[in-house]
Amino acid sequence: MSKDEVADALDEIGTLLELKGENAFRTNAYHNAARVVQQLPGDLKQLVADGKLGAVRGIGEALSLKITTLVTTGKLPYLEDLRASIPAGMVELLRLPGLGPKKVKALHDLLGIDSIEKLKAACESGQVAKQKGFGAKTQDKILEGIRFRDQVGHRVRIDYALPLGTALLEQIRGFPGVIRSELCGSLRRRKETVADLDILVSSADAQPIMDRFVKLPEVLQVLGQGPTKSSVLAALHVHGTKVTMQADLRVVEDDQFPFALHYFTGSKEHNIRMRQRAIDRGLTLNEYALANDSRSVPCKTEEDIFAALGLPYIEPELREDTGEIEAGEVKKLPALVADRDIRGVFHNHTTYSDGVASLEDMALACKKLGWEYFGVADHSQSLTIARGLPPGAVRKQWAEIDRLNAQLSGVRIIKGSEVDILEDGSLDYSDELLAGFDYVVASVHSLFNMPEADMTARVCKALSHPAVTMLGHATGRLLLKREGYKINLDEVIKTAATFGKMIEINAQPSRLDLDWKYVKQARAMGVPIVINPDAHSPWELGLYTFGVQVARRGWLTKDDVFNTRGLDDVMKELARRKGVK
DNA sequence: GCCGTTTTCGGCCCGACTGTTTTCAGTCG
Repeated sequence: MSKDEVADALDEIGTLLELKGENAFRTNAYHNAARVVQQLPGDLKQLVADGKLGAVRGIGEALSLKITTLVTTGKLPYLEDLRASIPAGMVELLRLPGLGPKKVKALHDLLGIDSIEKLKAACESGQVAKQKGFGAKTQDKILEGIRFRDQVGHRVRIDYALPLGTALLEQIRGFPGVIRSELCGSLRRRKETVADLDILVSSADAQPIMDRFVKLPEVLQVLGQGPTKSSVLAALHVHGTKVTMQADLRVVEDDQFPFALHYFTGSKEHNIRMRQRAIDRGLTLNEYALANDSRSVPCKTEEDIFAALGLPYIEPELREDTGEIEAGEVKKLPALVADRDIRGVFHNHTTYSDGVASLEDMALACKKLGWEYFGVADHSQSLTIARGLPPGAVRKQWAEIDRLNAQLSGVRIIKGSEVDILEDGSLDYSDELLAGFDYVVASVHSLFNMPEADMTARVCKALSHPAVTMLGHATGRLLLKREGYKINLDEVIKTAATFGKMIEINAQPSRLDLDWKYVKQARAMGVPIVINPDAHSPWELGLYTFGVQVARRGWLTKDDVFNTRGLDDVMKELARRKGVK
């Protein structure tokens, strides 16, 4: 069982125990352990085999036993018994806004409700409003929630969430009385998907700002409105898709702004650690202040808060409690790579395969972005659905590249290919043809359903090929749509390190693959990362910024990213690699 | 269920808002 699968199982135990009315600290221990397991570096099986699980913070004796059973047998009788004792529909009820474990349990105990259908019927007949602790408003809210359930509570990709958040923020910035304002939450931490929007404003007078906020044209529905906090459902059309999200606005006094900014940026886990740090220093940190009964530490910015707690500034992307506090203590935080560091890209397509723009137009678009090189990597021959290039077309493309490079100034086209990794791990072109490219991106585009061990062997074999420069989209995942194929990434990263290969961060917001957690692992093993937009049009070249965000979440510095190097350096390195096994 | 310079018990982050209450429990982030 993989880390993610074990984490899912532990999360499920936590949720099921909540529905049984278990102590919240006990259920939280399961949810916490799920997170810990998911972010554990290295191979979980190995850790279990070495008996080192119990040494991990957050995993004690009982959880260690359960995880060991999960990893070694692939199942857990304790979880199966729990599942059998709780109707599956109850878990689904938890997703309705306003319904938590206590209310769902009460509905089940009092009215026998164990599905959305039964709950809907009970609300419509007025039964729910008659129960103790429930009322007419709760009943209406539940019905509303059932009506909206397909739109609300789902995560949204960052490329959709960001335009909606920005549209709201820009309007709020125009309200009279707004002093400072920012998008917080996971959006500020640049997570690949976002559940809701957190907007923070400082002002001396909150009420008029609230009144204006709930009347913005994007607002579909007001979910709640208090003196300092309002929640709405807001919608915007982004690239032809209607994006609907919950947006929460908080208004604080301006001297509270840095504390609130830090607090609402999260993550929750990072905040808990920071609060603990404050407690250790005899202070309390909350969204309004860093203080105790006798004194208050004034902070004008987030930097001041970190400094007051003995830490350098920690970038929002790092605030996940995955070691940033420890690294900060010893001044070992990375200077994160930024958009401006990128000087070219390697994985892109043109009209030769499934792109929509010519070689020249793509190269000129790169030049416009201030880049020195455009690496073209059209699909290889087997991928007929994407008009993969037969060898003759490859040679024709090379001739055109040579011609263009002679004409163009300020940007250089580099000859590459996105070569399919075939079923047996061999590559989709002959070694002779492969030798003619400056670099090769190797990617899987077929047979996604192979068993994990076979897929891992397939990709690792491809990585051992001397012509391969980098691995493309490592798991093939499509965020919120399709899980990646089953593959042991620990093994893949290790193999990349062994053969001196690079791994791509595919910057398409639908992929963002390699996932940031593994980016961090690749960095630790010295595997260079390449940020590639996988652009099929000039416009898509701009998507590289989402890849930079993943790189930042993965702790990468400029030096860890290959395409921060200049053209001469890149060409020299590619030539060197071609001669190296 | 985890954890320990209060180490085998008793804490575990904490505030805003809502709805149902008449002083507070539940939910959410």
